[in-house]
Amino acid sequence: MAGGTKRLPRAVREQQMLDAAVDVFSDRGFHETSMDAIAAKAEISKPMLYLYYGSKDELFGACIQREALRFVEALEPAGDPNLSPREQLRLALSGFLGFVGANRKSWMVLYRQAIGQQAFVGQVQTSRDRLVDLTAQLLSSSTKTPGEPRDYGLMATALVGAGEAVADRVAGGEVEVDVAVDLLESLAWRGLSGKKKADTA
Amino acid sequence: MAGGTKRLPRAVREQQMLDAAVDVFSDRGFHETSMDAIAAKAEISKPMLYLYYGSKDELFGACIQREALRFVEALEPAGDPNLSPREQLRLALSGFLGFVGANRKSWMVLYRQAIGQQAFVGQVQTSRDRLVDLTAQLLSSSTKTPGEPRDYGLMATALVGAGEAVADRVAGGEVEVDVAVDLLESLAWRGLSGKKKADTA
Amino acid sequence: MAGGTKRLPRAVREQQMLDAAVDVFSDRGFHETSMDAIAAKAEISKPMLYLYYGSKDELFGACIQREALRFVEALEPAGDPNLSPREQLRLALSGFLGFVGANRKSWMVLYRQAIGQQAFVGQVQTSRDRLVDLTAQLLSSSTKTPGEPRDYGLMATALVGAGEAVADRVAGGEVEVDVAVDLLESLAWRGLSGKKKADTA
Amino acid sequence: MAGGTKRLPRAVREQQMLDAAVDVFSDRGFHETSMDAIAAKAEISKPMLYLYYGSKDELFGACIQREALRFVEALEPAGDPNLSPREQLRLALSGFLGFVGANRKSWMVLYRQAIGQQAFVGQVQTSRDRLVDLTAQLLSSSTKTPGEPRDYGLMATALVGAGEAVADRVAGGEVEVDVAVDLLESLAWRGLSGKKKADTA
DNA sequence: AATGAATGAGTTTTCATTCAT
DNA sequence: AATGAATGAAAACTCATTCAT
Repeated sequence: MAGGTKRLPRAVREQQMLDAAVDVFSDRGFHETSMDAIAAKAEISKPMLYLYYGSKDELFGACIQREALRFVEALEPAGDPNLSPREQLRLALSGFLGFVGANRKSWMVLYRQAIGQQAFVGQVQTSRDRLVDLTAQLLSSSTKTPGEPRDYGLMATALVGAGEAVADRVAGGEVEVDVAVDLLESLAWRGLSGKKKADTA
Repeated sequence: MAGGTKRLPRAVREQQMLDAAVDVFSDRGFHETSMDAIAAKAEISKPMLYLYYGSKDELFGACIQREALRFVEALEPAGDPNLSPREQLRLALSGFLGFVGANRKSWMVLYRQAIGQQAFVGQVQTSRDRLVDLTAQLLSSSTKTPGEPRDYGLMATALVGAGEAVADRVAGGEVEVDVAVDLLESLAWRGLSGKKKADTA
Repeated sequence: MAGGTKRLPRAVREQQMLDAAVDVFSDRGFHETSMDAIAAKAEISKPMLYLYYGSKDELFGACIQREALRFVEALEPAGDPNLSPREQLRLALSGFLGFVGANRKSWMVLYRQAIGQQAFVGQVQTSRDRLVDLTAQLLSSSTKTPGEPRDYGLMATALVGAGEAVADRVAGGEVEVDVAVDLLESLAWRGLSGKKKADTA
Repeated sequence: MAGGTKRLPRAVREQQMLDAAVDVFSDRGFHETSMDAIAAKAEISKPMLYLYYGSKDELFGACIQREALRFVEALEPAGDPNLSPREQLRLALSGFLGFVGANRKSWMVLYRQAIGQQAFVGQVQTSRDRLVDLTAQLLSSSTKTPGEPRDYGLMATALVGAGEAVADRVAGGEVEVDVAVDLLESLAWRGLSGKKKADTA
């Protein structure tokens, strides 16, 4: 009736399903979401979900994968080697937070849901690690004294954690992307002592 | 007969149940945990659980509450007004991370599980906000130039987020508490520029 | 309402469930039988079935086990070592066929259903083998010239097969138990040449 | 493109499908077999199956029919009226058991699967009855004293049952066709008393 | 002639939750 | 105070079957 029973090519249906899944998963959480609910949202039948994704777990996994990829894409501009570390960081921050601001559901699926599902911790960690590694590289290239990578790793973890916490506020609509970018940049370069600069701004 | 139907005072039973619940919840996750499993772990019957806690949700809520309280208690020493902000921060960090290191299950229930259960996000946010507020106060008292509280709020959020990310590594056994405390302290006071100093130490 | 929600001791419920299960399985076949149907027949809820028997397969297995045991019990009188082989055979035949005549459902579950369910072939074979072994022993003790047991084994298989085919007619109500016993006894001792005797009778 | 959408004449396709169906049915059993599996095995699409056979039940029915027919064909040589009853029986036995030995899947579909599917019991009984009738005729023509056909009927049932049980061992690869033929022939003509003779041979 | 796409209907199984004792 | 017995409700998953092309 509404929208209808059209025969869509595989690729299209796949996205349609993932869209619906991300939507419902982010709203209700992994376990509170039934396959029925996702099917209804996608306006298809449940067997289609199983035909395309095999199981609820695999479907959720596919959601994580796709959303994580989108995140990575949002960070790509920051990878330009012609930029200064400072510029790279700024691009990365605004890419990341901008994406979160524009795709709250993606964020919630990844950060709030996936993290708590034992079965997917690995997958999430992998994505997160990529982020941490990128940050660590950035840090490493911005400092004259190289230092061992391990130090940078933990520091990067901390920065990413800070970013995630702020992102959560951004996703909640409590904070503007710009403000958040400024703050994190400042924190990164100067720590609390940098506060004054922020005041000035 | 075998194993025993001890009549325990209410308070003891309550703790016994919460211990079991936290244990199983942290191991398997909220939804994967059945009331049966908790009852079995606590070595009592299921009706007892219901008698004391009414429902699975309420039981989980009680877990969150108790664990959050323990976190706050771990931070109390940092509240001594005779200490310098710097000392306060250090005490807070080592209190927090030390507790996480010693109580990984508590951490996992709160951070990994509760965060993902829509029904409990509020409760978690409340605890987290308390932490952020404490941090914000600390920041505020440590800076001559006061600045508006909002700025401190977001900065505190970021720091707490950094702390959580690092705490997660501590809980995973990948990082030593001491190292983590040093790193966060350094990040807080000097940002990345402080790195060199940390290396020297 | 009808029959009611009484609290029955475990052992009683177990039999009640098996009775219902054998009944429905024999009527509709293993796969056509839903756990719902069995629960309804037993006038209990489905979860009880699972609580007691774990799964549909295990429940079916328990049916087979119980019914096979009943068969063996029906054959016990034939085991009396004071009897002549001839008397033993006659007792065994009338025990077996008499039981089939009186318990058609047992027979159908074992012979018609279990045999076709890949997962239970083993269990059925085991029971059947016991029957074949008993028969082989009987044969062996009734012949002066011993001969190798293997020969008896196959012959016993054949006789049991003949017995099963006749039993199926008995279960179908097409043949009287007495007639069937006479025929098989005659076949066993004299083969077709013995026909004359039967004619005389 | 790859693999090919050959346009095959109807008759060929039909056999191709039945081959696949018998194969899978005998392997997995009627209910465990999905139309998908059969289509895959036959390397055609599911709609083709439905075009040719209408439904799973009809397809299974067609399998039974074809396999039963093949059994009957294997028995045809025994029908030669110039042969003595003894020779006829021997030919029938070796035809039957030989076929089972060479076509285990046919046997399993008919004996193990069809028998247990309520919906097909009738069809199986019909085939089996034909076999029993043939046997009864044979018996009748081999005895001087005619006797009522009923007696022969039950005796024939018993013999066929014995044959089936032995056939099952043959299908299982546990017994050689020749040995089985000898044993059944001996049983038929002499019953257990004939054993000695068999030993001598 | 042949099939990829799609689904209605049903099944097994699992829980949180509650009586009756 | 404590529990064995019992269930309503729902969720994941499968399959025979049919269109639209």
